[in-house]
Amino acid sequence: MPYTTAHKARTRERILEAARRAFSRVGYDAVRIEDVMAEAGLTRGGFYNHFKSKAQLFAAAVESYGLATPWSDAATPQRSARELARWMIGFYLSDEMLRNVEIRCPLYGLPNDVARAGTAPRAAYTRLIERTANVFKAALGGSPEADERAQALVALCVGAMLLASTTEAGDLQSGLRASARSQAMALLEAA
Amino acid sequence: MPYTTAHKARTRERILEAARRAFSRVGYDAVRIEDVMAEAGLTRGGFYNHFKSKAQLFAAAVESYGLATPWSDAATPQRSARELARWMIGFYLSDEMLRNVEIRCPLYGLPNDVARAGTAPRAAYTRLIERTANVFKAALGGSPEADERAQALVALCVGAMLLASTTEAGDLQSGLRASARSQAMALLEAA
DNA sequence: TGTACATCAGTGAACGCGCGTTCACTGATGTAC
DNA sequence: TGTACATCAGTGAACGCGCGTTCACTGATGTAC
Repeated sequence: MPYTTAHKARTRERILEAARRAFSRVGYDAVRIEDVMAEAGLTRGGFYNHFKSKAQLFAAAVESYGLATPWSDAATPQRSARELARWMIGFYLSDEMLRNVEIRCPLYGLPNDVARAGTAPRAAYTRLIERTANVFKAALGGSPEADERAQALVALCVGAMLLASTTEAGDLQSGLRASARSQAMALLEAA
Repeated sequence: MPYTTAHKARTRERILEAARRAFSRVGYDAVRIEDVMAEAGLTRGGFYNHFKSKAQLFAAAVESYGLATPWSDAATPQRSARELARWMIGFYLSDEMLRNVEIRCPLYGLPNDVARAGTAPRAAYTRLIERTANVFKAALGGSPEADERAQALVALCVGAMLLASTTEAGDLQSGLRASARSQAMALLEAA
């Protein structure tokens, strides 16, 4: 069998990477298979050697988001759970995160597309929410009130970035994030 | 001039209503002009007597959302600002709001589409954020800290509904909203 | 009041573009000998 | 080690569908007389 299976797997991964960036940038409908393939250094037709359809590509992309979220790396250096949570709030609401549309968190970058997609992407999205909430849970301890607070922290961060990303750059855009940051910190420390 | 201008205005309004519902239900791309017109009791071709393009219809729809938000009505009965804010949090995060996809708040129902649309829809979206934040500001008083808290409240409510609407019905979906509700109430009362 | 007329909202067939998908083909590469 | 072969990843032209938009036409309605 010419072309090792490893070769094929690598190509698939390259397509998937390009797809993640593309979906993040412009959303499901506006992504063209041709563009994704070009970004992966390939041409249109070969796509179907790797994925059954555009919908399936989207599902695979959503599932693979967050396997490499920035904060999964950030967890490696030895930090207390509390410090990690603090760092994450700051990073999540940062200018950089807002501006870099290609690596932005899909929780606020793709929710509408995911909501309208099949069950696979939605399940992946749900897992991502849970994973994010767990970072806060770890920092807040295991009480039911802490879990509640952790979920609210996720909603607060995601909501602020969502609103900011839909707004034109300006006072409201940075104000929303600043407000969310300080209220989130307060919520984290009040425990 | 046959057909009064009032007649034409009424037809336009009917199309706009149908469009609001349709966009809310399935998002920008999935809406078909033909369906909107059918829902307004008309046929395809006439659309262009009223709107220049689908993009312009979307802009008009976003701008008209929230002129008739449920809570603009709710404000009429004499209530204290605090009571109104409390009521709004409860209503916003309710099952009913989550389930009724046709009248759901565009802040979490359409952000991605709006973000990718022109400046007119984005400006309209921004105004809607501000209007919502003002309800909370009125309840919290005029200090800078209160304004910050008001913005965080909007982000929290919108974020919770966004995540809930993307998740399959279940524990997480209701948990997120319950968490947001109780943390939002706490944020409101702590003042 | 009744009638002819002009306007333009509304109709529905047709157009045309874009893009997902298919398909016949190519050629790079691993394997068998 | 070298060579023929078989496989299948990758190519790019072509297909076909869906939908936004256009257009020639219809007919309901207000106005002038």
